[in-house]
Amino acid sequence: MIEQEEIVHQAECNRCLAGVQDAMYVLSGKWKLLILTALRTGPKRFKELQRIVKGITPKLLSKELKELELNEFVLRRVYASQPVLIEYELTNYGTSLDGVIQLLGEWGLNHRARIYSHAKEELVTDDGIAA
Amino acid sequence: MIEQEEIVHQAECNRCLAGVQDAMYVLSGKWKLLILTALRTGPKRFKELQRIVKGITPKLLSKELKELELNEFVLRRVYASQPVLIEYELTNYGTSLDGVIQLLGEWGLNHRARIYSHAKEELVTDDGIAA
DNA sequence: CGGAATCCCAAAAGATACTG
DNA sequence: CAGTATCTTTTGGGATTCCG
Repeated sequence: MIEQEEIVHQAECNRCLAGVQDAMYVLSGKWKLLILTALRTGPKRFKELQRIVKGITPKLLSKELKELELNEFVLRRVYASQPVLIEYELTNYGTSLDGVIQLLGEWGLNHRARIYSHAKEELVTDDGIAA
Repeated sequence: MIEQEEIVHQAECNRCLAGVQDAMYVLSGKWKLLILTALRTGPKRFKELQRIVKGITPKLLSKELKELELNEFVLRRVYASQPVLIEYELTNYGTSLDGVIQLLGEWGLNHRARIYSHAKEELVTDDGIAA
């Protein structure tokens, strides 16, 4: 590789580093991406989200939803029925994360599969017993 | 959309949710992705990484690198020179995250641009609430 | 139902200093 | 250079209770 190319490559990766940093700033914590993922199938109510995103407490869910609202990823919609119905849905901008989520999800599934196959190998080679 | 399609869509999104969860499990914390991003330009030494990934303390960098090693994303290579030279590099498997990192980085840059332009707008048109 | 308020703990992360 | 060690602070997050 000639030096010019190397320099360009470095510069582009610096941009990428900054970009990753920016992205992680708004997506920090272990819940936000999961909530956004859950909302990809359509609007959801508070309790629904709590069920889908297993393990999250109402306090955290509330907090995360507020932050997602502030960043304009999520819209909180209030219907004046009795009793009041509240739904959270992805904004248009929120869907701009679709590609990232999709790709990350696929990578995660592959990773899990890889872990499993490694675990099996160890089971076999260690004591000759397979599951 | 007919119901069959809807069911399929739901199922696929559940898989995606699980995938995202798996991915976040190994990429948790705010440093791992940055370190991996930094290593995309080639092997780096400890101090180099500390300089590139701004703000990380040696303690954290050390800890994160160990975890990345355990997950086989990163290889720690020791050269028996004087003094000993140590370099960290992406494994083959580590590069499997390239797509994700690239996409996330691009999204982050766009997001930052969006934030900036919004800030400007507010400065200019300091009127009511936006939709 | 859709949260808010409070209390509390453990883990994460920062600062600083030190070592081979 | 390549980390450890130690200490302190901050944050994340669980449990529980309560409110409209």
